[in-house]
Amino acid sequence: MTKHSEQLGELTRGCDEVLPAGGLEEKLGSGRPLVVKAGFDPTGPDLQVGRTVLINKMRRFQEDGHDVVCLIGDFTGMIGDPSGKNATRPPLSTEEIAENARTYETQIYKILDPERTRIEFNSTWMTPMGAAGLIRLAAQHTVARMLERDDFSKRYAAGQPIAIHEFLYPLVQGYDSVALEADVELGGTDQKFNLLVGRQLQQVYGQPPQVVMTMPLLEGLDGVQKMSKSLGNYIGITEAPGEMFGKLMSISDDLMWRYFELLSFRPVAEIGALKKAVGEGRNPRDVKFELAAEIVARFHDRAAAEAAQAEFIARFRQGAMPEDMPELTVAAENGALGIAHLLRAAGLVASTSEAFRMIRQGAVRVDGERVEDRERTMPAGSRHVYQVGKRRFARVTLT
RNA sequence: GGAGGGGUACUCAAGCGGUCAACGAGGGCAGACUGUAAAUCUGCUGGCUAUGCCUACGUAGGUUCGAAUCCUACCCCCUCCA
Repeated sequence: MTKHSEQLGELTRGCDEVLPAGGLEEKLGSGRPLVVKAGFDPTGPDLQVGRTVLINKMRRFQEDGHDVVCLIGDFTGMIGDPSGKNATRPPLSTEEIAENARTYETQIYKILDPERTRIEFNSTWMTPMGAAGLIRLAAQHTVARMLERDDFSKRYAAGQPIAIHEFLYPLVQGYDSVALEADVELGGTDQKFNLLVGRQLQQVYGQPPQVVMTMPLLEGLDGVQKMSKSLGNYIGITEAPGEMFGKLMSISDDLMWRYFELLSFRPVAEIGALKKAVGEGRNPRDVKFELAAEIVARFHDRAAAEAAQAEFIARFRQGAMPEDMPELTVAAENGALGIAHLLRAAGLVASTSEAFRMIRQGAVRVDGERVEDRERTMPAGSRHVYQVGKRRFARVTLT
């Protein structure tokens, strides 16, 4: 394999589509650094690992010497991307957007080289454009073409409302590519339509159209649905090392390869070798360790990753208590407290009813010993480790 | 504006006067088995001062010994016609 085709292979690794076919190769052939754009919608402050799939791809371009641009859609944030289910999402205030954008930046720099990353806000050109400019922009596209978008056509067919301003979102996003003179735009598969609008607009404005690269949306921990905060199947990039490590270990073996492809920085060939080893009998768990360690090291550091792995082994393979657990003090009533109330006060269960249920199911332990009697009381002055299930722990002192 | 259909627990969805804290499925949680994987099996899945009590089937009233179920008003959603 030549150096060139190897590069192309890594650049398109994991991609869902590259449009037009062969377009990227052609652009790369020019030999100059390409302007690679990806848009970020500053709606929530924290990134989760699924969203870094795109950033990883940007990093790859950066490593090959291209100019990557993170476009923060502060102007479009005021519109709200219509692709979501409810069109009535309240727009964000400028302060919220600015705050979220700052958080984004620090998170993005865990992956990208800060020195060589451009951050742009689309309000920079959209605000001066004014209403007249926006109307001129809107004149470049037709309703029929807008309705080609799957989301719009479905809603239209189903008789659901489509507000006029929702049409502006793809237009503004597309215009961003014009303003940046983008050569390549990266986005999730759900962004395909918007990305293609960019190509059309660039041609209208006399620019060569950008190459569109769509990345799949990463599956969450359940392996079925897309990773998202609202579904609770996510790994936040600001999560503690142990937490992150554990979540990565809990994914299925199949999903692990998907995560390797989209999240790991290891070369394709290396991942292939790991796969082969597992096929020949290597325990997938140990390969998963390597994945988990790499990811934790990325968002924390090597030492944290090693500590997380050591603790993981101690805890789940050797059954040790976790090193860190919440340290709490709970007040007893008359020199003692029923176990159910204690668990609730410690936040290990949501209600006393739940505590009773957990006890009945054998999920409750005190200092590692299973509690059978739900009427058991603990004397004031005692200090024990309470456990509900495998993961919920607290050391509670009763006063 | 007119006609019809519907709002039940995290979600979908039964129930249409008492045995309903509400069938079933999914999800979630717990236990067993494991590699905190998957698959599988079992159980749980409103609250409480806890073998009893309280609160819940869109909202507010009413009928009844008794209502998720019947009646009235209101709110919301959907379909068809204009």
